[in-house]
Amino acid sequence: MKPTAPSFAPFVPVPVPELAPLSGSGTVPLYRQVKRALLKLLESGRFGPGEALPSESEIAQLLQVSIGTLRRAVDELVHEHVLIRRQGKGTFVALHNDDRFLFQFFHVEPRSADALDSLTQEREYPVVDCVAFDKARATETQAAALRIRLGEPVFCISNRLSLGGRPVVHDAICLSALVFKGLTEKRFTERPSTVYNLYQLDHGISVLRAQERARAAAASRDVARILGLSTGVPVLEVHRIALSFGEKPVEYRVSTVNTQQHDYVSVLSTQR
Amino acid sequence: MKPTAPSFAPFVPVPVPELAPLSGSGTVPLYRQVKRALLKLLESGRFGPGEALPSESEIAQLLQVSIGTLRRAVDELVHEHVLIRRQGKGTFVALHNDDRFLFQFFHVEPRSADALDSLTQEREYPVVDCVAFDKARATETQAAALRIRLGEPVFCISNRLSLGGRPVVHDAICLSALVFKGLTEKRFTERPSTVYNLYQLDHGISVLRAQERARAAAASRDVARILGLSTGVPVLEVHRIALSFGEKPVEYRVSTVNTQQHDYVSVLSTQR
DNA sequence: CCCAATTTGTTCGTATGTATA
DNA sequence: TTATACATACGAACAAATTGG
Repeated sequence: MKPTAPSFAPFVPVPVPELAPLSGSGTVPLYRQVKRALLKLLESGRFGPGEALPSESEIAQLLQVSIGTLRRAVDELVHEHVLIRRQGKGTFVALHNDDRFLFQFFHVEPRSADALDSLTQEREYPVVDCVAFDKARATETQAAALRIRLGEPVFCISNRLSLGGRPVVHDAICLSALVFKGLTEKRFTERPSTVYNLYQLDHGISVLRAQERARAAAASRDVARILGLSTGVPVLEVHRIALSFGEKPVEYRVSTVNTQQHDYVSVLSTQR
Repeated sequence: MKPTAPSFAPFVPVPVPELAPLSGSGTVPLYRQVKRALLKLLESGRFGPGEALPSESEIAQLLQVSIGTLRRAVDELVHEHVLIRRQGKGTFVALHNDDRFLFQFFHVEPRSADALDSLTQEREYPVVDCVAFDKARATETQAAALRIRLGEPVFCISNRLSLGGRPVVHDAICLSALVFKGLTEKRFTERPSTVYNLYQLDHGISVLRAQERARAAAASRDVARILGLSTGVPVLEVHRIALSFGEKPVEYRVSTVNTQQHDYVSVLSTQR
């Protein structure tokens, strides 16, 4: 049931004080100002992942812009998967619980005969085993990646990912314990979907993009054991920093991939 | 000087028979049909890279759609960097001669202290030396990647890329000699800009996206020598297939990266 | 099953601003 | 200055999906 306005105030159906008429500079287009206002609203947490925003006509009225201008701003946010529109229902803060979003950040797949078929092929889900879940203090590298202070409390999680029944990837995940307050091993391992979906549901944190740096390395003793490899074998090492609203780093992850039978796949495009 | 219509035919300023009123199915939105019509027009080569399209109002009239609908279609193509709009001038087939496009497909940069600064940092241009330029017959792998027949003539080009005066990447590039008819070593090595710009200018081929598969490997003897490494050192091997209009593969490239001092960097996003 | 209200999706058109030649 | 072309902003009308009665 959608909350309806009381009869004595028929024109203020959903009070959203954050959405006040814009007082923009004039040089930047109105629809950009609207977009920034919406982003600020989302960054504030006033509407969490999965929640519905007021209707387009309502927001347009609150911001004192035309419906077309509002739609243009929302269009861009929908394109960036920050918002999701559903015809007949409304506009929602995007929930990244889709297959598409799993594979947005999981790029390992079997080496294939046809080099181009990853563009069309159905992909396999990795099976995840949690090898370790510890609370620790941030190292220099971790602190720099997460932009926190040296020694701040962090969760360090070690996962083994298998494809076709064989271990292929080792993930070392590092999270600020201050940001992910209340996270437990039980909750982490028993999550219903991906970790990024868990971040959204339990902590209201949306991962919007990530930076990755890949390099070849010789397998360390520890990782080699977890992946069933000999120490020193060439492996692919991927360092990822995941970013949320306002470019805030929220996760630092080092993935080590056994690329003897698998590849790390990405699709580049001239977009963006 | 823009060609103007003769006085006896004032309403047909630029004859473009490819742009006829649409006879779409009805279930797919009009602006998508317009987009496909424009893509087909570009795929046909009727307008080459850098050329101006008829004005928006003209195209809208030819296709019998409103200017707003046409703009929506063009918006998407501009987003995908297929077209470029310049206010006051016109709409042009995108020319990928920008820095941005170089780095769209060149992802190697020095390992940095601050893990996040590749998002803001200025990047260094690689210095390219052509090690070899040969005409050969397509191997099984090359033929599969380029979707041509085994043994068809191909150009095989070997490049060494240096950053900070030291060789870091080896590129083995394979092109169909039938598609890149008339390509010469001289023209290839003396190109004014990137190879993808050369493909556009000399052959009218726009690379719109690419698929890459990365893996760790032990450096081969040949590549190790070119990069100044010891044989067997772990290196990053990136297999790229570059695609043009209609998903046509036009280039197959194997890059080998010395990742001792450098990383292969990419930015993922929830977009697309 | 149908109807009505709500919400987004598509298409059209107009007016005005800004950059270019 | 003028004409052309794209950029922005507004709004109307109708279609399609959803929900609840």
